[in-house]
Amino acid sequence: MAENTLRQLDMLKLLPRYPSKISTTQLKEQLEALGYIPSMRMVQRDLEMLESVLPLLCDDREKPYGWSWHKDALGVQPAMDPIEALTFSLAQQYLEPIMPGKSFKRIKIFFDRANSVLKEVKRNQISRWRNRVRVEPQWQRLLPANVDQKVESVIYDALLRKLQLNVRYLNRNAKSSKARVVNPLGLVLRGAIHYLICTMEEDKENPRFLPLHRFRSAEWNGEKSYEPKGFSIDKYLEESNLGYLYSDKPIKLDVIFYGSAGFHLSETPLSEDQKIYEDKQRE
Amino acid sequence: MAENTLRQLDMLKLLPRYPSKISTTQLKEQLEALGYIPSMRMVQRDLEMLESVLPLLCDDREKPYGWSWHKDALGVQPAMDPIEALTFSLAQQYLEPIMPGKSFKRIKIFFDRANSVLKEVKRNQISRWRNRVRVEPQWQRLLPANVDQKVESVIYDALLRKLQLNVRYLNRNAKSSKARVVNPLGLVLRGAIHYLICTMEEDKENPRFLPLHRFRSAEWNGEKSYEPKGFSIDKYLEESNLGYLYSDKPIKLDVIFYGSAGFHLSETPLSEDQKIYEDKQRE
DNA sequence: CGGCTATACGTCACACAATGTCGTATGAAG
DNA sequence: CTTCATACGACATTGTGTGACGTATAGCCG
Repeated sequence: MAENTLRQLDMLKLLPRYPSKISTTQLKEQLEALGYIPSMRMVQRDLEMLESVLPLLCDDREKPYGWSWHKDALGVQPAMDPIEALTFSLAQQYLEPIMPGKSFKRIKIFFDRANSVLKEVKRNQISRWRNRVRVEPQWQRLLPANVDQKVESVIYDALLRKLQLNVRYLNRNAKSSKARVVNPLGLVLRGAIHYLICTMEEDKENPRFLPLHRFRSAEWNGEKSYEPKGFSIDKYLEESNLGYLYSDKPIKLDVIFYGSAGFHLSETPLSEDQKIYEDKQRE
Repeated sequence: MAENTLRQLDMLKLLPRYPSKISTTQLKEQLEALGYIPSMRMVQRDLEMLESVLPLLCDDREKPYGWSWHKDALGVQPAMDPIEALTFSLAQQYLEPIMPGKSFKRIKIFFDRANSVLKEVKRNQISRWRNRVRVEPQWQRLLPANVDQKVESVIYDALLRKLQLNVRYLNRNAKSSKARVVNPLGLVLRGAIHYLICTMEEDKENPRFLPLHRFRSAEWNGEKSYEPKGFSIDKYLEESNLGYLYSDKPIKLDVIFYGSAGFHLSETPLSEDQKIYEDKQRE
């Protein structure tokens, strides 16, 4: 019973968000895969109907029309209670300063919803709460390094498609950039700096990490990227000092603090098995 | 036309996620506020029908039944394309290590969805991409301080409801905790440590910040919390050294680095107007 | 350009499903 | 115990979702 409602709900789940789109034909196929047997006409009718009540877009410039949700539509979601909204708002405060801006924009819509819920509950305890809790950055923030947009997108693309690149790279302390041939292997995002893991063509087996912002140019040279046998980005991170914080291997560390310089470690330990004792000898 | 579908969509938007619930009667009222004129019977029928096809819960232990979405239901969302899923997965990698675990759990479901999308696109370029990008913690992570669960929830509650508290607080370096009467004013989350901003009853006008984990006990003493006139948490953060990283006021900072110790600042500056020059005299 | 195919869309008739109404059952409240 | 509120079964009625068909339009190919 109520086949129509059910079918329409499933259609909504199949529609992508804006820059993407799905044609009526594809939609029909997908629905058939879900066990429906909708006529072409029915799919069209459903879409029209849903469009009239939900933020859907129809690209009717070419014939199999392309349907999608509006770019910042969230679909039909459970009502967000203030506590939940608060949690989201908190998450946003944590995330925004550390995530690359471009990426953050894509998920910002989810936080926007939380904020609009919070706005509505004016005169409520919750809004007081929000006004009393702050997320404080724990460390000084550095401004993101200046990465050439085009270089960045070429490198991302090369990583995705396993392409070899001709680049110009500026060595630290060097005055001018040098031409290089590199095989991209991976990308590590560490705070304000993003590193490309790659090998140089003249030293194919030894990956290194290079900050993206030191690349002056990058373009595909037509070759496929070479990858050392058995390369794993996690293994590399463990081995290189780039990943000393990342490794799963335990590090044995002895430190001597004078006075109470290390006091905070008694409250927020470095590890579960940390031990602290007084060093009488040295006092 | 299609009043039923439209109404049911709106009902779905009105239903909260699990721990919360909404009664059929409330639901009817809310729908009326939206311009529908549903009979009681109709509301019940719609809910039954939706329950049969969506993860809804019905609490029928007492008479106005309480309806809700299943605790980790996400409603009806636009299909997530792999790029979007990737962005979410990235956000998760950023967020998880720094956000309080309890809060993070609440929003984890959104990331779970992204991850399941990524899993499905096996054998695809996207999964390769995911396997090639890592978020690396920029600084050593400290374990969260051990905060008494009960103390924490009492303090949160007191903040929300403006209550004065009797607490036992352990001073730094002290052997045993002392009884205090505090007026909670705000909460600041800084990395692994969470601070309560409050005034002591014996010094009502001077707020201080105390790490939550040093509270041994806390309970409401029946009084309302006192708040200094014109208190603002942001102003306090600016003035106290708790918030030196938070203030909007510019800080003038001169630093001398030896060798290339400060080299990274040339690539990721502290501020937009940072200037670097060689100090010939000292070399 | 003409014919072919795929898709969109208007219309209409029919059947079934959504709805209003009523009666009864059940639990909560007073 | 009574009263009220809510849940739920049943049934008649109407409305609307659906299939079928025809037409219009755009893209594609020879």
